[in-house]
Amino acid sequence: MNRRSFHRAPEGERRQELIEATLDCISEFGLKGATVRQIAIRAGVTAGLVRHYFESKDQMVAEAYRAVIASLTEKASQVEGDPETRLRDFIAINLTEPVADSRSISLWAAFISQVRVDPVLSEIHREGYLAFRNSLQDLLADFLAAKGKPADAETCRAFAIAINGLVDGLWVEGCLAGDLFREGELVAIAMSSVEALLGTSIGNTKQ
Amino acid sequence: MNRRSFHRAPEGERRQELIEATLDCISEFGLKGATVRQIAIRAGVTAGLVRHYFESKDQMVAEAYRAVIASLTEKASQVEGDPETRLRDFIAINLTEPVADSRSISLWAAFISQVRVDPVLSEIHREGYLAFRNSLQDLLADFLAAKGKPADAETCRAFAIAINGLVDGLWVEGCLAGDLFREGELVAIAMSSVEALLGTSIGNTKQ
DNA sequence: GCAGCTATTATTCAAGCGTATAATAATACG
DNA sequence: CGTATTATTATACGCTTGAATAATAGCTGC
Repeated sequence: MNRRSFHRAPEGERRQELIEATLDCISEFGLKGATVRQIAIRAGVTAGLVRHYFESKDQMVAEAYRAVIASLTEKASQVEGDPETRLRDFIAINLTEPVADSRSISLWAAFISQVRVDPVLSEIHREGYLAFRNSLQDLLADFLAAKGKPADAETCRAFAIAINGLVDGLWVEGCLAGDLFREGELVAIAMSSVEALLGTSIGNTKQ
Repeated sequence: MNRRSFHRAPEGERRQELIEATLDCISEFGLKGATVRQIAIRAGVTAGLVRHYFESKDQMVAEAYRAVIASLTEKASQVEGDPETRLRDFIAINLTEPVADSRSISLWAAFISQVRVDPVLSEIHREGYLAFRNSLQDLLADFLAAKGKPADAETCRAFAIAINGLVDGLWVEGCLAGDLFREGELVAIAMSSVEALLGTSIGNTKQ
């Protein structure tokens, strides 16, 4: 009776593989289908290894949630260029792949549904949401200032809430039923909606 | 050793109690915490009874999802009065309790996270979403016509997508972190945003 | 090339899961 | 008031779960 041969991976790498496998399983089978054994199979290891890298399954799931938030926010936060370009890119990035796809929203929803249940996840969520909205608010402040429009904190706050809501809402719609929209339709609707909200052109959408 | 005494409930009533208990458990403990035993405790019966009313736990959960969608859509669909009033009420209803609260979004998210996994839930979701957006689109058509604005199908479709996204997004924000907003702030932002989008006043927000 | 360290596998365990079945209490009806 | 019906309880079963433990294979440094 001989054992499987295996590869000894460096710590960071294996941890990341396990987290990625966790997310794969959650998006495919749901939170309750993401068992330690399924996750291990997906990662190509045995179940026991999970506990070698994480104190518990719950801790691993929490770290996986951090990874999800990071992937949802990092792309949008590293926009560059003049304020107008950054605003356009911010909108486009959030409403096209890879941010907008069915896997993303499955993960997002799975964790959101646990926010009320698990205080740890709740805290992770709040941090991520505030960081996201604040970066949008800063972006809007730059944009309005560049356009010579009033950009006091209260105005920016209201615009940030509205535009964040709009983009999030369209993101959800697109993720859940992308086939109900034409190619580029959501981005186009978002662009013209933001223009209407701000009362300003945000430039050509280079279609 | 004598048994518990119990009350024989009429069929419809008990079914509804079980569905309500299912939703309570999902919102409090998440989908994986909503076990047959927990649900039975919440409903004040024993676990075996579930299978007397439903073919399986999965079937009960699916019916519970139908109930969630109904509760999220019915209030908004029965607005009355002139188009302007209906549009205002539609927005306000969706962004105040009982539609906008943390229990609602927990339930919504729990099911959304399963839409990819379970084709039955997927079908229930799509029906509900389309009905919701179509009723908004009809409402907008009436409103624009009353205002003497162009109300062709394509325009209404784009407005319906945008406003549906805006309201949904604000609903999510408010449900998840209501304490980050002032009383009535989300509704006020939604009202003025919709005015900006449509380029029309929608009347006083009676504050 | 061997000794020691540890990442990994293999196995086991108790608890909890959804479900099936049998006993029984509550009601309806003649 | 007695009897049939069935909604409900009680109990048991097989399976899966997250976790603990022991054995071992793969590296690293000497």
